[in-house]
Amino acid sequence: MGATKTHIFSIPQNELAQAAKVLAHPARIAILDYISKQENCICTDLVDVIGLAQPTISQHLNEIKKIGLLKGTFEGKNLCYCINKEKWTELQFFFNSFFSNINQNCC
Amino acid sequence: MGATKTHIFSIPQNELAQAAKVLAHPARIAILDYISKQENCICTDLVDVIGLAQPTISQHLNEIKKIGLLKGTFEGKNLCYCINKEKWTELQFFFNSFFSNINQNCC
DNA sequence: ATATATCATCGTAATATTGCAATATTAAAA
DNA sequence: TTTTAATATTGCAATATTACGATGATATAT
Repeated sequence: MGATKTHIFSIPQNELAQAAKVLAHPARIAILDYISKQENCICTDLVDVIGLAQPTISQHLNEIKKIGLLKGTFEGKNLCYCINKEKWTELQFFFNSFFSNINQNCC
Repeated sequence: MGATKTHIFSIPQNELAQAAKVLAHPARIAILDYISKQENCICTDLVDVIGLAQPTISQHLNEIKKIGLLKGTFEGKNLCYCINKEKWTELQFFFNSFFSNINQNCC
């Protein structure tokens, strides 16, 4: 008990839920908001911008990275990354498909 | 510690995160998938369709109701509800705006 | 009125998420 | 090589979520 019963749902359902989970925290929305509005790659200063402790930001960034929404170099002292536009567009498409799939006029 | 620091983020950021949270579980995606594909209102049988216990479905439905994604009659033996198309479209617009807001070519 | 069917609520166990202090790692600078 | 600056990892406490059995409420059917 307690854990999500992933296996009883379809792959697309799980994938969309997974993507939504990444967006399901205001810090991650704020991070994505900020990065996507930059002209160039992001190198540091997210901690100041967002206002959470460095380990917390690091964790949130990791969640975003895990689904492939960021690309760049993730090694060394100064990271340098930005939005992975391909994945970004893919997610946009997934969400839009989900919302477009409506077929009723009732109640 | 432990609780999301809602107050340090903007209203739109919190609202989008809140909406995403509702979509962040495959059961709720499955429920919305199912309801949105019906021709008419839904009256019962979600428990069989999804495959989770009745109280669990009830909880998930409640999460969906809380952000206004369902409308209909929620009293009596046989409920009768369907997607709230206005809210549905609004969310579609919110997500789409978020994803459209991208401004970079780098890395 | 009583039984039945259906959904909601309560209580609780299991698991996941959030947040941060402390510490480790890493690469460039001095 | 030793600092230094920046990010990652670890460990843990607080909180939230998920799931379901038991029970309660409600409306229809008998």
